[in-house]
Amino acid sequence: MTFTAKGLATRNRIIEGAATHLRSDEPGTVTLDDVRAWTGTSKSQLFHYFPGGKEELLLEVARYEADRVLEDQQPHLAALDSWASWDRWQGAVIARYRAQGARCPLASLMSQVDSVAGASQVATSLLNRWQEYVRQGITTMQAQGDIDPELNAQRTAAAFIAGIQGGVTVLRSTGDTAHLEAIFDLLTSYLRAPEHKRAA
Amino acid sequence: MTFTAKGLATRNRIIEGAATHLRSDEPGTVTLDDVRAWTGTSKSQLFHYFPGGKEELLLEVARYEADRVLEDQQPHLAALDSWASWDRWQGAVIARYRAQGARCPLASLMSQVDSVAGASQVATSLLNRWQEYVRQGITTMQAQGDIDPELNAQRTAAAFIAGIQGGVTVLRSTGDTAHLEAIFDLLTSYLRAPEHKRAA
DNA sequence: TACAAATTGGACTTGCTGGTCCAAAAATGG
DNA sequence: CCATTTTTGGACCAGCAAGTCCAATTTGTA
Repeated sequence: MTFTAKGLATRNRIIEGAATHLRSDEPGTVTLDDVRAWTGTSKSQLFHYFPGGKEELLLEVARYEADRVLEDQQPHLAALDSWASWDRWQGAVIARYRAQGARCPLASLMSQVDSVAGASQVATSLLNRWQEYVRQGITTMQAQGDIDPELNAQRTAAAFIAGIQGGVTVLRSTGDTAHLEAIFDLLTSYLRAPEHKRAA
Repeated sequence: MTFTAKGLATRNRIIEGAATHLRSDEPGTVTLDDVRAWTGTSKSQLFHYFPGGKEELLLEVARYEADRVLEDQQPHLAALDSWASWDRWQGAVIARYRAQGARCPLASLMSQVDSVAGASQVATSLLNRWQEYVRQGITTMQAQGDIDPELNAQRTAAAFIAGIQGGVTVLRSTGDTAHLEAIFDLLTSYLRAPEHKRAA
């Protein structure tokens, strides 16, 4: 159970190697033998470093990918303090998913992990962290007088997350970023509007 | 290849039975033996009515479920011609997904169908039909002077679809409809705003 | 009734895949 | 240099699930 430096290196090689190939190949059916081939390891190594078997391994890969999702949006996401920075962030998100195309490594992964608890926890954690960045950005802009202070930052940030998520989901089916761009434009346009009265 | 009335009845029984159970149970791993048990059929019947095997069967179930998604939103979706009707529609959507909880039968199905072409076609078709209803609703409201005629109906409808889709996706992870409600409120609020200038 | 076409039952095959196990090789540390 | 622990290789096992096949039964039709 205690790993040496060499052991940890192997473990990481497995996670990163699996992630890389899962990103490019069709992840519909990943087998442990696939992972073995990709990472040049043996069956015993797989179970040595991931006693929980396939499920634990895929969960680790999911965690790894979830972190990448946020990293790819930095440094923009952490400093949404001007309209220009919001634009750069939007550009980065759309560029990322356009490059990724119809493949969403994380979504594919999630569908394969049965450990409902673990999988949904990874997803929820990612969404929460993501949303918190956006909420922080909205609050900052409100403090600067750029956004109507009446706006519910928390709820609007939630809408952003849902919108982006939906744009990506549609992208996965259609291979087109049009929906993602449409919702993103609408959301930022909403933010810039001077008033946010909710009609009755 | 030619089916009699009895044959068609059996075929439908298989599709509907599978759909029903897929909606309630965990659809992570559906086997043909499961379907057999649910529908009281034999292996030969499954392959008799779905020569393409499991994949064809699941694709038919997916089509069936896709139709239900739209049906569940009627009659509201087809007559978005007043703010009251938009509210009723929103209520119906949220009620549907709240009742469904974290389970999205369609999404689960899609993840199991490898026939990428067929699966994404079912999804894309659903999204297109859905979006067209919304676009029609926006256009109608514009004609009545309730929505700014400058608004791009097509693009805004696309944003609606993405937003709803994202709310549902988040719901699947968190089990909470908060995001869906947040984005839906934001979208309708956007529609009701008198002006839709896009800031530069 | 008789014949053809369809429907149905279910045993059987086949291949794959997660997981186990043991022994060998390499580190580690005193 | 020896003992102990970690790391690695890969053969092997067991179960499952998709798909095949043939025969029995029912249905439709003349």
